[in-house]
Amino acid sequence: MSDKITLQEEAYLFIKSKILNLGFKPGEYITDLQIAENLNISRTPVREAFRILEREGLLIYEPKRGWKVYSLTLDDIKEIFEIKINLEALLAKKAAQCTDNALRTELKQTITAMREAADGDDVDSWVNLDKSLHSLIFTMADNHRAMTYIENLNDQWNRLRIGFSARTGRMGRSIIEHEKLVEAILSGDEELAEKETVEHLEKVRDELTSLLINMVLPYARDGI
Amino acid sequence: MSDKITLQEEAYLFIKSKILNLGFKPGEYITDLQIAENLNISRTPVREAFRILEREGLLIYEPKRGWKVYSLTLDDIKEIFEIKINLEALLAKKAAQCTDNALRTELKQTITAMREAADGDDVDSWVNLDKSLHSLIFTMADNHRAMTYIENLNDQWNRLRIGFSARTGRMGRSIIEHEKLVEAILSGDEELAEKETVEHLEKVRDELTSLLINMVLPYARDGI
DNA sequence: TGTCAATATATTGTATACAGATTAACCGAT
DNA sequence: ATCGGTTAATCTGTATACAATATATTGACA
Repeated sequence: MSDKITLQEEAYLFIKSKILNLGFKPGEYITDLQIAENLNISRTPVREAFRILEREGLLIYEPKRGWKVYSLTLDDIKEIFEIKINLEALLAKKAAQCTDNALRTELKQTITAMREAADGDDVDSWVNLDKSLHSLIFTMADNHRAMTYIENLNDQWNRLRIGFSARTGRMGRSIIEHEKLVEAILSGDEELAEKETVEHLEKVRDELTSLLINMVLPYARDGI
Repeated sequence: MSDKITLQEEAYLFIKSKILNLGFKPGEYITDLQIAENLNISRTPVREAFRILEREGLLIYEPKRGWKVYSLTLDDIKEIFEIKINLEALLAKKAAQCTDNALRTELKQTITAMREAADGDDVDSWVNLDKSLHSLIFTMADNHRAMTYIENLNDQWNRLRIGFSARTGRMGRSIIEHEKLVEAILSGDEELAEKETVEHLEKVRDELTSLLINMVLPYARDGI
């Protein structure tokens, strides 16, 4: 009944969603007052939200200049994917050790549904199922902190996908990679699960990197 | 000349150091007013510090109850070391690829000094050199984000060492493990560097875990 | 003495106030 | 028009104010 959300949380969610959806662009400066007026609240909760977003790497405070939406460099992408690949590989390996039958069944069902979405070119379903699949794998891997780190890393770069239609064409190839990963996990083959994860994510990284180099960076005035 | 530190930073550093040194104990509740009065400042900067420390996993906010110093469970230790081992192994591997001669020389000098400190039973020097060594390896590994994650993970559990003298006796064995790691890095043997790191950290984890189970948890009323 | 309501106290979330510093706007002199 | 400098507008950091809620205290009554 009551939406017991604090104004601090509201500000946090508002700013975060703006940044992730490019409503606030990389390199753009924002002020607490601007957000506060926008949301019809005071500066106090906004400033607390700023601190959190700074810790998440989405905002950066430049002394004497103000709060800036963090803009990524190619080195950042390298760092982010290096960690992401390592952690996701770890979690894939651990998921392969999971014996919880309910989770294993759910995983099986999800990959089947993804196959259908891919065959039917249903991008929206695909995106949702993809989220479910990964959160399932994370649950099976049973390391909540690692999952949080990975989600945070994704928040840092995912907006790059919005600028151009990176999804186009990927779904078809991606389903095969996902199927191979799920198969490896369900068969309990840790090493294979790890390997599939690494290979998949390296492909994502490489595609992203070359797209950035060729199509985004040449036109990006305010960073990415 | 000017200590251009903001009161928010002062509060952050104060609370963090208190938590890390067990001045604020795990499970203890603290209020913004209490900190503010302690430092003779207002609540506003303290609240911002709270938000940051929450994101770092040192404080946790319990709705309707207040801010509590996070207290670890054995599962937390498991999670933390799983990630720590994974990331440090990655960095060791990358450090082994480093060709920067200045850094390599510094590494060599540091491990030599550590050997001397170990032989001379100079614990203070050892602790400092150990810090230098790891920060050197992190520099060689060239992934600043990963280093930050590792440091944050360490902040989460290191206070456990304070309660009991976990260092006792470890220095002698530890120097050998460190020497083997440095040798692997300098020889450029990625796989070995990774292996030494994992084995070393697994030992640390196991010692810590058994100490906790046997000597700390039985007497810990307010968590660890 | 134990229970419960009534009241006081503390604590949080949020708004507002205000000083210091920075940036932008203006304006007259060259 | 350009420069230097003065003033005005912003923005940040911090303090304080205040309402709502939760916790603790008190005390009257069974």
